[in-house]
Amino acid sequence: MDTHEPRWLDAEERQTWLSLAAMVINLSNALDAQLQRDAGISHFEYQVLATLSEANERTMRMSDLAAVTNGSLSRLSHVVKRLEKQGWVRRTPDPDNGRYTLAVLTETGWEKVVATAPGHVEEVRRLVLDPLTQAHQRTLRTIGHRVNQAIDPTSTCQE
Amino acid sequence: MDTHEPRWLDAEERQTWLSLAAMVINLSNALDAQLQRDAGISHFEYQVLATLSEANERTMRMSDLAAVTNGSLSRLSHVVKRLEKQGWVRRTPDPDNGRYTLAVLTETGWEKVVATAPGHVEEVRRLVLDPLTQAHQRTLRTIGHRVNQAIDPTSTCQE
DNA sequence: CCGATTGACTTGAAGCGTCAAGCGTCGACG
DNA sequence: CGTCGACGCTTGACGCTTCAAGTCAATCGG
Repeated sequence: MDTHEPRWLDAEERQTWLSLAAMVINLSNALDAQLQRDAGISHFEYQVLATLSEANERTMRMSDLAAVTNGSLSRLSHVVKRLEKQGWVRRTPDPDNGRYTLAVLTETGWEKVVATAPGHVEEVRRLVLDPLTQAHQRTLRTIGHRVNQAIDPTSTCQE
Repeated sequence: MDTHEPRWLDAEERQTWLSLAAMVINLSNALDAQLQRDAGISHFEYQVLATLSEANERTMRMSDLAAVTNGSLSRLSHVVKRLEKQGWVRRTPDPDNGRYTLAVLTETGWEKVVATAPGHVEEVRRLVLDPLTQAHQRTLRTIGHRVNQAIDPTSTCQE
């Protein structure tokens, strides 16, 4: 598409990029592995359950849930179907507006989150927070903010 | 498993984690999308082709290639089969040791990399390097190094 | 030498995510 | 009111990754 001569990466930029790329891959794998091993669920399934557990009435619209968990609506629909089969989530049409579907965390689902969260938090702490100084963490927030803005300027500044 | 009371995340730690988690997801998606759109290949396929293009004789053992690209041998095997079908890679047993398989980038594969790399580098630059200061980049290398070490202490320090 | 073992890789089936198409509901407009 | 479009969600087919089992080559032990 772009016929301009590309600005190639110098050694340091290259190193920055390799370091980040490896971290992205390794982190995904490590967190998925921990959750799969200790709770038998994927990282995305955990995000869905955890997000619901913190929501008002432990209830959210499917579309809002998809937005918060960074997933497509279709993916969420499949995942919630599985979670429903496990008895962790229940689906019901929104009484206020029949187009919406509400996902509700069941009592069993709540217990699953309570049982799973500590181990997951501990792993996040061990892999990400503990190895970094306060200053690193502050910079990392800035970096995350800037990169996320570059990827999607319309996204909330929380991300 | 661990019955100790977990150390929950405070607001800043939480923010650090959310920021990183979102960046991880968004970056994967954005880079996959760019490569799919402009070159019709996945990020992993690109990594394989790019890694081969820089290797001695444009040739590597499957197992080394899998290690460098952070993928399982099985995954690599499937992917290389697809790349072979496209004519970008050729497989041949290692003449020195029949247990190894060598993956060789063909001339057509080289041309594919040459055509694809500039756009990809430009996207990495746009999403990651340009939004960050030199100091951010330096800190990001450190962060990547420390996190990768925490995940896998045996990995090379390059990652 | 020859059988057993290990290591490198491949294969096929099963599971998950994506894409495109479809369904049902709501709101607007005539 | 009736219909039409838009929206929220679901579904099924397809492609990719993974997992477990299998193949083949090299090496080790007797």
